[in-house]
Amino acid sequence: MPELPEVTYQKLYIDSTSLNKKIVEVELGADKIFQSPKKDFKEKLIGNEFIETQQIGKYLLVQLKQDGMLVIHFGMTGKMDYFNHDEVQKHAQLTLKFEDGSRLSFVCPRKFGKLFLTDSLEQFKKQQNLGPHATDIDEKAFIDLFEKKKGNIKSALMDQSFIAGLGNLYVDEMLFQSEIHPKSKAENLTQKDLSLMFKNMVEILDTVTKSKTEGIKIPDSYLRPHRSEGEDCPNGKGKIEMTKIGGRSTYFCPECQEIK
DNA sequence: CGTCTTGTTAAGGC
DNA sequence: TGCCTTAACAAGAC
Repeated sequence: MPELPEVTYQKLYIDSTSLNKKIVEVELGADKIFQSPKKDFKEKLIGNEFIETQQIGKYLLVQLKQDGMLVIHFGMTGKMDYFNHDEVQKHAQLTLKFEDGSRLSFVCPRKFGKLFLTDSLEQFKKQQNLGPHATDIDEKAFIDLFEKKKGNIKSALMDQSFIAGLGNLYVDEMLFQSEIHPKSKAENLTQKDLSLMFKNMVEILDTVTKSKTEGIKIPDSYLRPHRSEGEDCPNGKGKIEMTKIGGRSTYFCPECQEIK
């Protein structure tokens, strides 16, 4: 559940199930998940409550009533599970039992997720060297980011210290909709290219978030439903190709997307 | 069997 | 030095 829209969905999920409930039990999973000593998590969480949630990039920060924050990073396969029965999911890495008997698990089969304790959003942002949250900046701020950026555009957009929240799927989507080849050099993009990328980014993140939260289908004009080698490009011009950039599978249409 | 996957990071090449 | 690539982590889908 990893890129910005999916984390937003998890944020709303916690907001609608788990705020303002006293935590009475804490169960912890695999050591590698925990970025502070496990006993600190137990001590901090027990008797505490979730007050509100905040998001920066792919990180979800949960404000605790009695001081400090719990930070969740979902890795590739992490998600929250709120339930009222007795079967805790197999790969639960953190399970909280609330006073009313309900429970909340952080489930993470591949164990790429992480849990942190921190004092404030600002401190955490600095500590993790995170760029601005993708949907918090305006067009000018987005364009300004590129002033000193070099290298291929896909890697730039994936760089969380450059801009936080974009990942493999929606970077491919942004570049597809902007008709920019993923191997284009960041320094070769014009103001017009950057402006178009920004508008598409905002539109895509909004649409995908709504698809998660309101069940709206992702438009067929998006790359997303055709993101597979040899598929017809939704623009009807070419066939989707795959290449590797930064070790990640990168899908694009060679007819639509121009190398700059 | 093998290959693929929404993320991040270390290590090494050029 | 900066940019880029691979491999590693680990589980499950196909």
